[in-house]
This record gives sequence, C-alpha cells and structure tokens, in this order.
Amino acid sequence: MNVTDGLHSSARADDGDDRLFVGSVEKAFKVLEAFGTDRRDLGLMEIVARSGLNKSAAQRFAHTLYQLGYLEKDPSSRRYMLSKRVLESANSFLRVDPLVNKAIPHIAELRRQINARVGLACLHGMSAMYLIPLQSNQVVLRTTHPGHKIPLYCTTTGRVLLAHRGEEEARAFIESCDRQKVTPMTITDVERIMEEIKQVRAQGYCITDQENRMGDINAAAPVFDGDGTVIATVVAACSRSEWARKEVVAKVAPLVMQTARAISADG
Amino acid sequence: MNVTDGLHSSARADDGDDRLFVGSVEKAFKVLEAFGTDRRDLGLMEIVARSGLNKSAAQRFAHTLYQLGYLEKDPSSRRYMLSKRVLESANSFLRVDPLVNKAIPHIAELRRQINARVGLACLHGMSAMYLIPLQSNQVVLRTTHPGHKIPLYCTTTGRVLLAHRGEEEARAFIESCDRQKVTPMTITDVERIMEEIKQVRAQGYCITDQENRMGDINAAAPVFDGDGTVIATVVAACSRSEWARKEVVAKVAPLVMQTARAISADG
DNA sequence: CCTTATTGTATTACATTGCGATACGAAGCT
DNA sequence: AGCTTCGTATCGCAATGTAATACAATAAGG
Repeated sequence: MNVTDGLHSSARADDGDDRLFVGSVEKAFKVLEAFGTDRRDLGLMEIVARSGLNKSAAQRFAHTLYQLGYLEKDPSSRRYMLSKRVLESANSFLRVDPLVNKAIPHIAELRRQINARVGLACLHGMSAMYLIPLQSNQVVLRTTHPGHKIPLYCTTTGRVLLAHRGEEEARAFIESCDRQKVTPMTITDVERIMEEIKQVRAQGYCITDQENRMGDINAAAPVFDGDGTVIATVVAACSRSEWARKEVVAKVAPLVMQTARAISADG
Repeated sequence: MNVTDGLHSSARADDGDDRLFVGSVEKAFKVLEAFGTDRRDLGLMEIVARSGLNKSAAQRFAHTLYQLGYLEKDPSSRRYMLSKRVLESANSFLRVDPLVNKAIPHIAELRRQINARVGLACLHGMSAMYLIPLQSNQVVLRTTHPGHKIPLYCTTTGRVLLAHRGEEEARAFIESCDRQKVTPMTITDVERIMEEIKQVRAQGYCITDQENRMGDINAAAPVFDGDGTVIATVVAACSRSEWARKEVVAKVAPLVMQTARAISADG
C-alpha cells in the first residue's frame, strides 16, 4: 500500500483520506520534534515557529505533552524542554533490537583493539544515524549519543551505505543533497565523491580524512543482512595525533571490516 | 520543584476537567509505552492488552504511529515494533542537557582511572534512570543504554538518592515498594536498608555487594545542585574478579566521590 | 485438509473532542 | 510609565476521532 515510502525524509506518506490516521497525534509529535539539538528550552512562540502549528494548537499540545511527562516546564520562564522521559522508548528500542544486541560485543571488542571511538550506524531517512557510539579511552569532552544523525555525502558511514545501494541511486542522492563544506577537507564535488564510493564498493571499506572534523581519520565497513543488503556500518574514528593515515589503512580498516563481517549474516 | 512527583507511577496528575489536555495524544503514548524491554514486536491484540485501549483505538493509534515513523510493521506477521526514530528525541535530550554535558568529561575520566563500568543516573518517577552509562574495557556481552531504569531499594544509586531526601520519605518509600530479591545477596529487610541509607548519609557514598548482579560490587556518590539537593549519582560497577571489596572502599569510592563533587555545584 | 477460533482490516453513523479566534493578563524592553 | 510581545484562559461550532460491527485473513487443531 505504501508505494510512496522512502522518498521524502520525514512527513508521512499521503495526506489523503486515511480514516485511521489521528491528526492530533501528528501535531503532538510536531511539537516534540520542535525540540532539536540546537536549543534546550523553547517558549510557546518558538514552538509555534518550529512546529508550524498555530498558537492554540501549540499551547494545547505542549500542555498535553507536559502533563504526560514528556516535556518539562520551567515555572519562572514558562519555557518548555524535553524531559528525560523520552529516554524510555529509546532504551526499549536499543534493548530489544537484534542488530544492536548482536553488534555490541563486536563493537566493544573493536574499541578494545584499536583505542578509538567506534560505533554502529545505519540509514535513517536521508541521513545516517548512530545506534551505538562508544568513546575511546582518551579524555573526552563531548560524546555522541544513540540517535545522533550525520550526513551521508561526507561521512564514511554515508559513503558505505550509498556504495552498496547502486550507482544510480547514489549519484542521484549525492547530486540532490546539500554538500556543505563541514571542514576545509570536506569533498563536495560530485565526481570525486562518486569516485570514493566506487572505491568503497571495490575495497570493502571507506576512509575519510578530516572531512568531518579536523584531526580525525574515519574508517567504516558495511554490515550485511542475510539477503546481502547493507543494514548498517561499523565505524572507527581515529585521532590523527595517534594514527597516521597509512596505519588506518593497514591496521584499522581490516579490523573494522572484520568486525562488520562478524556482525553480518552467518547462519 | 516537582511536588506532585513520586506518588503515582505513570499517569498524569488529574483526570479532571483540563480543557487544554488532548486525550488522543495520551492514547498514542499508551500505545508507544506498550513497547517495553521484554518483547520486541507486538500484535494488535497485545497492544490492546498492554495499553488498556480498546481494539479500535489501538488500531488507530498504532496505525498513526506507524505512519509517523515511530513504529515499524513487519508486513508478513503484521506485528508492530519500535522504530529507531524514537532515538531522535533521546539524542536531542542528551545533547542539550546541562547535567549530562557537564558530567561527561568527569565520568569518562573516572572510567579511565578505574577500569570499570561507570555512569550517571538520576531519579525518574519511582525508579532511578541511567543518563550516561559507560562500559569498561573488558569484554562486553550486553550494555546498558541511556534510559535504563533500576529500582531504588537495592541499588547504590537508589540508596544515595533516598539518603539525601530525608529519613521519613525514604522509610515510607522503602516500606511501600516491592523489594524482590534480585540476587541471593539483595537486602530486602527494611531496617537493614535504612541502616545502609543512614551510613550513606554519613560517609558520602554507598556500596552494594552483589545485590544486583552476582560478581559486581557497586559504588555511588551524590551529585548536588546549587541548592544542595541531590540531582544525580555517579556510579561505578566493579567486577569482583578484579576488585576486592576493600579496594572498592579504599580506592574506587573516593574517586567516585571526587567525580561526583566535580560534577556538582561550583560556580 | 477442512473447520473453527483468533487476530487484523475496513466501514459507518454519531457526538464527543479538539479546534482556533479572541480576549485577558503578565512580563520584558527602552 | 507606555509599549510590545508572549503566555494563559474561554467558548461556541463542527470537524474529528470514536466504538460497534462487519469482513478478511491467518493460525490452530483434530
């Protein structure tokens, strides 16, 4: 029935006549989704602006989410913010997801072997999303959390996911997407990205050199389904202060691939 | 601030006349909350049973959540399950929460110092909840995720949180709660628990010996607000194969306390 | 393998529930 | 203070979501 699935990033399939669909729920989630990673608390008018709802609706749904415990409210500023309650569903998901559970021991072992940030990521809409991000043993100032999204065009994960989804589809996506320069090293030229992707398909892993963060060399390899379709990637982020690019190719990439293979398929 | 906290576990304050409250949203979340950590996928009738909604409502809201991308549906079994989309809000919360952000470097440093599972947890309803769980360098089979909930009566975190919330309140809670034996070592006697809690208040940290998992000695210390109220705990779980209890007291507990102090207050 | 029970899907007539305009009150700004 | 902007409360209307029920598809079971 859902022929239109998978083309647009976030809206639901059709706004046609779906007598089962409850619009109020959609509005509630528009309010919830208004809370992103850029601001902690939002006033009512900011919710209006971000959700696209009118003032009355924003008021009603913010209030409802507050009553349900998914939003908190600072009594003095009257501003809303996400409550820790949103973590409950996240934990439920992570706890029971077969891919996550299968991957965890292998990812952890990889982190032990190379001392670097490692993780498992997968496709989510038009981005990639970290499911399990593990940090290294180094001093850490900021961490990635489950649910963190990264672009496809300039990340190892993204390129691995694209590489195994067919030349046409990959090119179409790369051409249509935004392609900002995240760092001075970010490759934004379509042909060069396609060249990288081609290599990924051939050699079975992807490396990016400071394209996302200066000082980081990343490596990723694909995790396959039983059917041979990519379902995720294993990623490692190596600090350039500890790893030369050659070492990443020679030592990290094989381990990342091995980990990805271990998580993939089998019986 | 939350005066009404802690009496009812999950329902909202009053079902009285709240003209702003949108009931459909509550029902949608009842469906979402039906997905716990015990089962991955639920059929419609299981959703009916767990959510308390009737068949029509369960159908409508499951369908709506599916359309919105918060539930997935296995086309062959027609069973619903949580989608990775629920991680989005979790990431938004964790990314902007001041406590989490302040704690991360200290927690990570603690993990580096003692090689053990460490974490930051806080009160959530009648349970404690992990906000940041970090695993050790050892071989890992299963991980704790943000949002993981643990009981108060038998955990170091729980006892620390209770210790700093007044004798009366603590006793009342301990007496009323369930007090299962999680392991043979779990203390379930009210007086003995109160004795532990008293000690916690005196010595500034809590230790439990295999009360939650055989082979684990846990230590926790309180993180304080600017006002001097407990807002979280720093926890360390030490494997008995590596740490004797004496060492945990002598070495781990001070470091845990120091970490908790570093996260607390200051300017 | 066919019958029966159980679960999931679709439909419909109805009134409850959510709607949004508007009025009011409370802060912040200069 | 006077202005503006934001959050809260109210209310009549009808659109929206409701629950019963009929139907379809799968699972169970002898």
